[in-house]
Amino acid sequence: MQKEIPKTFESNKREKEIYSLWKNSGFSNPDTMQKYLEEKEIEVKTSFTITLPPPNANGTPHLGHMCGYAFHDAIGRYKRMTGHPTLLLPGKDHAGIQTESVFTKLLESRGQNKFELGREEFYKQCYEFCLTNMNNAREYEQRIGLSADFSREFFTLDPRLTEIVYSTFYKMFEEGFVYRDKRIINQCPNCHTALADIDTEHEERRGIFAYIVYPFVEESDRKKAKELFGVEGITVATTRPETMLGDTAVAVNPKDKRYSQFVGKKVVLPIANREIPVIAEDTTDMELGTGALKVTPAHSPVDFEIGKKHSLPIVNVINEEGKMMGDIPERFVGMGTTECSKALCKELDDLDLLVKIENIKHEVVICERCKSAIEPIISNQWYLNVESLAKRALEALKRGDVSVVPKGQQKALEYFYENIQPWCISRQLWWGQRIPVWYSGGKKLYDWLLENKGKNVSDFEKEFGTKVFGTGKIFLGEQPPKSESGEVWEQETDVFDTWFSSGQWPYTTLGGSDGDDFKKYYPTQMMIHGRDILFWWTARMLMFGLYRTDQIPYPVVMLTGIILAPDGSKMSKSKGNGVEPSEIFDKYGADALRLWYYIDALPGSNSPIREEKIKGNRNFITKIWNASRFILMNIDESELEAVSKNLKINSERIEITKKHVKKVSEYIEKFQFNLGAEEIREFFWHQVCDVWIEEIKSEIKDQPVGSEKRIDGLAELLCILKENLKIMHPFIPFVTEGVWQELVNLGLASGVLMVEQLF
RNA sequence: GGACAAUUAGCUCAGCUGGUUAGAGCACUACAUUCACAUUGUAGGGGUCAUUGGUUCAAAUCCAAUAUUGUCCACCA
Repeated sequence: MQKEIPKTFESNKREKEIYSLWKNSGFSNPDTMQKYLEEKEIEVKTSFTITLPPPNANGTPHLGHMCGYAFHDAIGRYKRMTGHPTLLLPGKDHAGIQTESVFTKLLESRGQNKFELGREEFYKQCYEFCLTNMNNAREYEQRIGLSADFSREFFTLDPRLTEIVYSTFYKMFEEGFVYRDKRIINQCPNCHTALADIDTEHEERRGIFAYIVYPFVEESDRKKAKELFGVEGITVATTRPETMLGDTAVAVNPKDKRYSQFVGKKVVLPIANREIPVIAEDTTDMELGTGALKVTPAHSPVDFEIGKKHSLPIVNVINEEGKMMGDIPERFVGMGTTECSKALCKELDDLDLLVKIENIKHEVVICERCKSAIEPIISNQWYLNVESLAKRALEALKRGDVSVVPKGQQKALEYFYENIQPWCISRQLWWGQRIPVWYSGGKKLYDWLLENKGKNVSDFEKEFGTKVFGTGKIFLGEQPPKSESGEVWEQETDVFDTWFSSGQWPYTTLGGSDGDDFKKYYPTQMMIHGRDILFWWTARMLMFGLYRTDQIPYPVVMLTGIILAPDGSKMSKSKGNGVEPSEIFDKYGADALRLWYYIDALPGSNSPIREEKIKGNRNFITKIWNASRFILMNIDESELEAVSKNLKINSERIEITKKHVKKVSEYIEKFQFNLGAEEIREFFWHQVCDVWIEEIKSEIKDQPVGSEKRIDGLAELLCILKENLKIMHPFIPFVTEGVWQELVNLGLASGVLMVEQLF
């Protein structure tokens, strides 16, 4: 009997020690790993790289984040154990709008607001806020056992990374992919920024459907209308009465017999008292409402298109904050949209122009982050024309250069590429990478000149009655160019959409195409992330990767399952049904949680977290520990040397073990982690423990200490144990390394299990 | 409105390119055991593999339709 070994694997205590052991070994660094292989004269295979998905730096990691890492780590460890210098490159994401929103709320709770702080101070404080979260996140990553190379960790706002992001922007501008444009955008009145289409959601909400009469200008038309419709005008139906102040036409379907005689006639826009035409537009739905559509090009994407087609004027009546403004009666200026809607309905009713109001449910576009209703407004923004980039990515997908697991999601991605629209990449935020552009004479001038082709600076001065100091040109760079003779350069205030930088993650973190790491470790080998960000992230990474490096950044993207609350609903902070990762770690240990992920959180599945199952896995961890303990305790001190020298590897049991290792390896190679995890569990528990240990136990029971039979039996067991520890290690690294180190203490093994090579 | 996926034991799911009595974990039942095992072992119960057709010597597995559920996409005022 050797020294006492605890009866269970004390995960809380041991996991930290073991992680430090790995950290100190340096083998998470692929360069160190390579040296090790060379020294040991093990064939060095191709490098294996994954740039890990960076968690948002604005909060605490949850079980879903952990899940992806469990998979990354398993494959990474397996690769390391099969001769590949392996780089798991970690990072953290500044998560633009989301972090700005979280931090702004935090400021508000302290009775501050961002404008008081000013841009620079806000940025500084937000950075500090993120630092805390990042340290926290890193702790969790290490707790799940992630064998990442933290010496290479990146933050998406790291200047080294930003430099590459900027160079992409410059290149795209020169090549005409990036441009400024004035069009209708999704404005979030709460976040005070423009959003890309993809950053919005649809939700059914209750609303009103108001029927409003727009009287005809001509007396004769009024008469005809009175006869036909019972009112002296054309009745339109709308869910947003407040936008009527910006109406510039009424559209009817040319096939609609009710209205055909009125096409080309004019109606008076009530309250605003403007005359607007009735136009024929074949996209107008005759069945909906009254079949007559009020057209507000400035505040509805559909109407914007109609307006373009019919060259209608654009009248802005709602500003960036969702307040009424512009060329409207004074009493409405500054009102919120709902307030204005009510006020208008009241006035219309008094004028007898409000036919009725129906209460309806309809789809509303909302902000993905704060769930506020989106305000479509006309605005100047930076756009990225992604059409040709998407085409290239789509071709790569179709050729099979890159594939998505599960397969069904690949089709969704293809569809996304096929229907892609220009991407609005500017955000009116402070938290992010400031778009590196300078405007000579001001941004307003630049936009005005773009809009008014053929006009020049003096036309602008005449129009606005101001003097301009500049040429209306722009300059791309982080610092303004030298001013000549009083020229004033105005810096762009907008920042990039967060996905513009995270979309470049795989090569920016490797130092860009000139980086040493890039040359060694790009393209990467795979990507694993949640289904929810497929279009935001992988879609962009493929496009950027092909654009900047002419290579796909990784050939496989695997989407993890979604972890649900115990009752099967989505975990959410607001519902308070989330499960804290630390709770699970404390109770059952990282290995038990990992096993559960491999088996239950498969691509395409939705798994409610089940403590009983994690507990079952914990029992398996205990089983491994005790089986090992039993073997070790059976080796008498006087037998240690003999056993360690007598590792015979020719027995039926060893042959079966070899086959087992091969089988599990194949599962891992095919990303069938569930089958792999089940296999190691089944084999170790029911083959090694229940059968072999029992057999050998009785074989050596009556043998004297030091006898050949004992030594042979124990040596065989030890050999089986070691090979099993190795193949189990990618899945459950802590307990296997823990046992390994016990072996090391007794002189029965050496080094760290993490870099032991599989059969 | 469109796309995609799922539908297998009480629960969560495996079951790859079709082949004898359909599997795992957890839960459940009985017995054994404190032998390394904050337990474990042995044995067991439980499924007409959503429905209906079709292909086939043979289908949970392939095809079609139907139903239900879920996810995503979508400008219907």
